[in-house]
Amino acid sequence: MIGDKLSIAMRTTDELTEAFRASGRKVTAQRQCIFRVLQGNVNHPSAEAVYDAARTEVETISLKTVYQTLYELAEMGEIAALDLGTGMARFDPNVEETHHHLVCRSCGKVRDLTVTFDGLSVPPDEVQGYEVNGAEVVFRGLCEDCRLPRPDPQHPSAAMEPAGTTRS
Amino acid sequence: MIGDKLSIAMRTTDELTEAFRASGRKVTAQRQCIFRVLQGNVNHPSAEAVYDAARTEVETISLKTVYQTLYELAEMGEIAALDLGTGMARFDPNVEETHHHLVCRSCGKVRDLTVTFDGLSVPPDEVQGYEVNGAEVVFRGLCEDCRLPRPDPQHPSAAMEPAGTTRS
DNA sequence: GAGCTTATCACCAATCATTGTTGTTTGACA
DNA sequence: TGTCAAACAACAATGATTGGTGATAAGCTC
Ligand SMILES: [Mn+2]
Ligand SMILES: [Mn+2]
Ligand SMILES: [Zn+2]
Ligand SMILES: [Zn+2]
Repeated sequence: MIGDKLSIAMRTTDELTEAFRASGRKVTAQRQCIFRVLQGNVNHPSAEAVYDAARTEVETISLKTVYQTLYELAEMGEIAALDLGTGMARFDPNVEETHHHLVCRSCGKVRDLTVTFDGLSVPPDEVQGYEVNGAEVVFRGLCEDCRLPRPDPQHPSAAMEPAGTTRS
Repeated sequence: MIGDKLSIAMRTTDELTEAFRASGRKVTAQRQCIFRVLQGNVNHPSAEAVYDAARTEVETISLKTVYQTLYELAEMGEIAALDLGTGMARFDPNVEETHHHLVCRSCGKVRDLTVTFDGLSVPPDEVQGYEVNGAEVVFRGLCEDCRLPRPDPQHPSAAMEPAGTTRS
């Protein structure tokens, strides 16, 4: 039950393992650890955030390995690498469900918006020879934590809460 | 070269000069040069691109000064600093006309889309405590130059192209 | 216009996310 | 088990951007 809905649109670690082997890649403990960190993760973690989570399991894993594996997963189409203007790439294991994002200007938290916007295309007279592949909508604002009237908050730290703990 | 329509929605260098003075800032030859580079500039230049253009007039201007001035203009609301995922901030002197962007995945060229999309808002049940301020739509694709299989020798356009025409 | 104050300047070093290098280790397959 | 390229950890380097710092010059008084 935990993570059932969250992982609806993403491969399991076993499937990723198999996909890696099938494409001639080697499956290491480090990579499997990264798969587990990503599975059902709805926080759009940065490479550093994945690194921190992975290190609690595999203490010696290097940040380079994390970057390598994340971008390999992105090349394979198993995750998406997003640039949402927060200063670091964010990684999204949900690639099966086209969706958009709501980004907190203050702490960088990212929320999924599973909405389809109609009429989201480039007007023909504006195309001017471009071959358009896709559109991303990014909503910006302040999250509940960063919005509070009390300017008390320390650095809200886009931390990685364990997937599935927050019920919605 | 600089047309009426291009500068329709941006301040003149004289207006920027006045705005700087009025806010207690000093107006230097370097800053005025940057104002001129920006005026009517529809290329969404990076700081480096502004730097290169400015240096043809003021050879000794420093890149730091360019960054400083650009972000001061952005703070004053006279230009916009955009992160469009091209690896560098892009600066847009058009701040009066809300519009969206079409970005070339290959060369990073940015084209304005002066379209208003209806229904571009966060569904109430998805807001979840966020205070939403705005939405940006970024279309991605390939521009005419980057799309052609055969290289067209007739478009130097030395503005924002990736340097280093790799031959041999 | 001369002097004063302080913003701005050019130059240089540092930061931060990310990528390159290298020599060693390890997974996959025979 | 041996072979060997792939992957690893450690570390150096990159590229965009930002932080000092002493010198310069804008915008004031007088
Ligand atoms: Mn997402
Ligand atoms: Mn624009
Ligand atoms: Zn926030
Ligand atoms: Zn292009």
